[in-house]
Amino acid sequence: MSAAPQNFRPQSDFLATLMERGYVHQCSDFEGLDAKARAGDLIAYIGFDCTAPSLHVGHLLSIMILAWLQRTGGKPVPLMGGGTTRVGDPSGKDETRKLLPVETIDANKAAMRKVFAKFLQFGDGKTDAVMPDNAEWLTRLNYIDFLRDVGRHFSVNRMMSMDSVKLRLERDQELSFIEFNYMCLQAYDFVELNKRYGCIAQMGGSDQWGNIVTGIDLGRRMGTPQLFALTSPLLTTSSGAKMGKTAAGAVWLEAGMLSPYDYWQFWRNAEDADVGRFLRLFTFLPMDEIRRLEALGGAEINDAKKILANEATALVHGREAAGQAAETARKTFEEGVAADTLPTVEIPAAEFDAGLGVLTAFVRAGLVASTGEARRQVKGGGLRVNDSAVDDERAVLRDGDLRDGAIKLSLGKKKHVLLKAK
RNA sequence: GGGGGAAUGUCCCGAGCGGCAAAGGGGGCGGACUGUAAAUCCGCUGGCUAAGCCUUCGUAGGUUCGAGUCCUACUUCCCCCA
Repeated sequence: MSAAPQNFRPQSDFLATLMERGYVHQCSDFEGLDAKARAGDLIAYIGFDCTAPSLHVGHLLSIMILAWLQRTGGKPVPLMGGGTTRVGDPSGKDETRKLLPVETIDANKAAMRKVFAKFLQFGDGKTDAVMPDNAEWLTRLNYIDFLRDVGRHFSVNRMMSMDSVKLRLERDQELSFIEFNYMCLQAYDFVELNKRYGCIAQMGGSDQWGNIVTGIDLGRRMGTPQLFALTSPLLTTSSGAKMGKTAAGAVWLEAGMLSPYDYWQFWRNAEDADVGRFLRLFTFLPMDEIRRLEALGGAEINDAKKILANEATALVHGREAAGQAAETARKTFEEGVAADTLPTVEIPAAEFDAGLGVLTAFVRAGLVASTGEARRQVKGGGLRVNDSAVDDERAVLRDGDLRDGAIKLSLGKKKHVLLKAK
């Protein structure tokens, strides 16, 4: 009832694609779900928290699954956790998470919707995506009614046997009541979505398995049709790091929070061992093409990385932005020329006239956090102005340093910013 | 309700006789080597108008020339007994 049986051959485009590309970790009923998908009436959802102001790469896997669902004739339902976010998922355990103001949650929702719109077609058609918010029903729940109508269907015995719960108890770790309830709310979402949209499957990361199955169980007891669970593997890079975390923070999917150029760079810098996997998971390229690319060895794999970066960036920021990012990268890394499309920071002309200290300049460019850090980077030989290393921290930038109206500041080999006078 | 612990550099873990900008990791950043990769080695990892000054060890007071370290109260978390 979890991993795919040996002799299982998916008949539906949906499952076949997902399995071939490595999106599938567990499923409650491969045959059953396959049949639904083949019949063309698969409506499935994935829940998203509204805690962050936008979506980041960590969400991408789920988004891609929804996109494939739509492309193979199903109806995707991204569920906003506007209600559950108000409770706060306690899994982190150390601190009770700050409650977000309702306006913030709404703003987050709006921003997230914009990102979804790039991957999914929304509307009223059969396979058009819809984006409900569980605040619509959760916030109206009355505790007593909920206990009578829904709560009585939860088997505590059963919940106790779930991995997430069992592990905590065995290790003598605290499991709060709210956490126990979080599971119930999520289960209830599933049933509610079935009633409202005829949703029959819930997908999510492998850590969601228990919660999803609890929903299926609740559905059976409350008389829904058979529901299904489908989970995807937890993503890490080959070296074990969590996907999508960089020094600068999360890898956001919105241009205002992370420039398309930096987004392109994120993919370009993928580890060799990840390229094939990422191409399967984060692009729509046909499998033949991917197999050809991942077979490249040695330095040739860089070509595959560029294609990965192009495709992944195009999905989020559009072809044009992707092409521009690629061109900027080509000039910067392969020709060593300052492309005028590099990220740019403007400085009032008056400051140039007065003479701008190098350390300050790097801080203003956002390459370092403080002059102290800039000083240290100078000692380590990490800073360059117009491609020549800074060796004197007292140096001053003047008009004469401008090349075509800009000064190129670099931190290390990969981070460059153009400073322009305004 | 009673008793006992714990909170440290705003990324995390974690040492810290009353002289502390505070050991050691992890992570991150930079350098070398490469292919804008990995692995490996080296350096850095409070702020500033920088041989000086300022701000940091849960919060607020106190003792002291001097407090992360001692005292008091408070907050939060954990453990044991009921």
